[in-house]
Amino acid sequence: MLHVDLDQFIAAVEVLRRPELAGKPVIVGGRGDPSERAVVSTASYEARAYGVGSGIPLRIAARKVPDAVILPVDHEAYLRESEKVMAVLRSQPGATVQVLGWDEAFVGIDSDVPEEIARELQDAVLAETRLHCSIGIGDTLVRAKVATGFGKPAGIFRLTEGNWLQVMGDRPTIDLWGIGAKVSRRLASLGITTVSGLAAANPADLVPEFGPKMGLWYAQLGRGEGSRVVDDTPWVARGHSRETTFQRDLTDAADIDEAVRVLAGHVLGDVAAEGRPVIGLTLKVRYAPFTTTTYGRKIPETSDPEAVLAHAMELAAKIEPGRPIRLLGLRAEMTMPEDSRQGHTPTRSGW
DNA sequence: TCTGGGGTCCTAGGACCC
DNA sequence: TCTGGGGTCCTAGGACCC
Repeated sequence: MLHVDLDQFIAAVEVLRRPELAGKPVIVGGRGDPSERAVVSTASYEARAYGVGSGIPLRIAARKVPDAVILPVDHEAYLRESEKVMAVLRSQPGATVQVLGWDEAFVGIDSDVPEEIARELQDAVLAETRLHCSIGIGDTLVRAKVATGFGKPAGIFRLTEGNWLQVMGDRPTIDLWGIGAKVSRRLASLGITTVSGLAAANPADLVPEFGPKMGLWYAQLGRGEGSRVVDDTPWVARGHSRETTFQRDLTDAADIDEAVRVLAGHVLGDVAAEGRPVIGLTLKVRYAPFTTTTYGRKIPETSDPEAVLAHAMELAAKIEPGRPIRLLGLRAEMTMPEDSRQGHTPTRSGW
């Protein structure tokens, strides 16, 4: 199977509609104002050369790259381009496409010459959208996904059972898809620092630390094993959430109340568009500077906005008075359609 | 003034039931 | 009386991904 990943996707889309930005350090984030609380969504390769990447505060990014062009995030534009790319992938004969996000997808195609197929895909995407992509080829989803990183930019790389350890064995566990900073540290505390170390680990030794599912999964991940099936089951959202970081921390009770009301309005709009009833609510509160707490509860199934709002306000009543608040988020969980399979998710698609 | 926004899933622990 | 064992449901918290 193949894993297709667009190169510097968001920055590339911006350059497409403003050709004069080609070759310049472009940073996209927030509302494009580096004086605001926001982070970088994507930086062009020129900006990355200064050490700017996704997730770093926009303010810091602007300081590192004084002559950067800083642009606001434009979701609609990226979604439109993304749909064009996915359409190209789906148009390939015999292709099964599992979308992982705006800028990446697994493509299942049977072929004895996958590199040729990959090259054709790259050409087709480029011809239709003027966007470059990198492609990983693998015998499992995990290996294909990890392989893409070695193909960037605009290249192709293959990882299989045969070369997995040779290529990945000496790398740190955090390079694996699904292992982040926290888990890699916990693995290190067990004496496991490299992919080959994880591959050799006895799954039973990981279970006490990570639990029955994650323990077994991490051991598998170390060997690059996992699903070999590209699943194109349409994705059905389990819930919708909205959150806001306030430019100035909120302390006034009336302001906080109003902010929850506004969030609820947005979430209700998203939920109404789905037409499925709400069955749970979670209110996320970041007390300044970075202590995050959640208050949640199941609610009786309802499609009545007033009822949902009333439950949201009940949760809001749990907010500790007087503590400055930096972020509020509200998530609504919906009923799932009867016939929907447990779909694959970006994070867990290797399961 | 350093820290977005939208998602999913797993785990632990308490409540409750038989 | 000094405390079973299995199961489910719920909430809070954690981790990861794009």
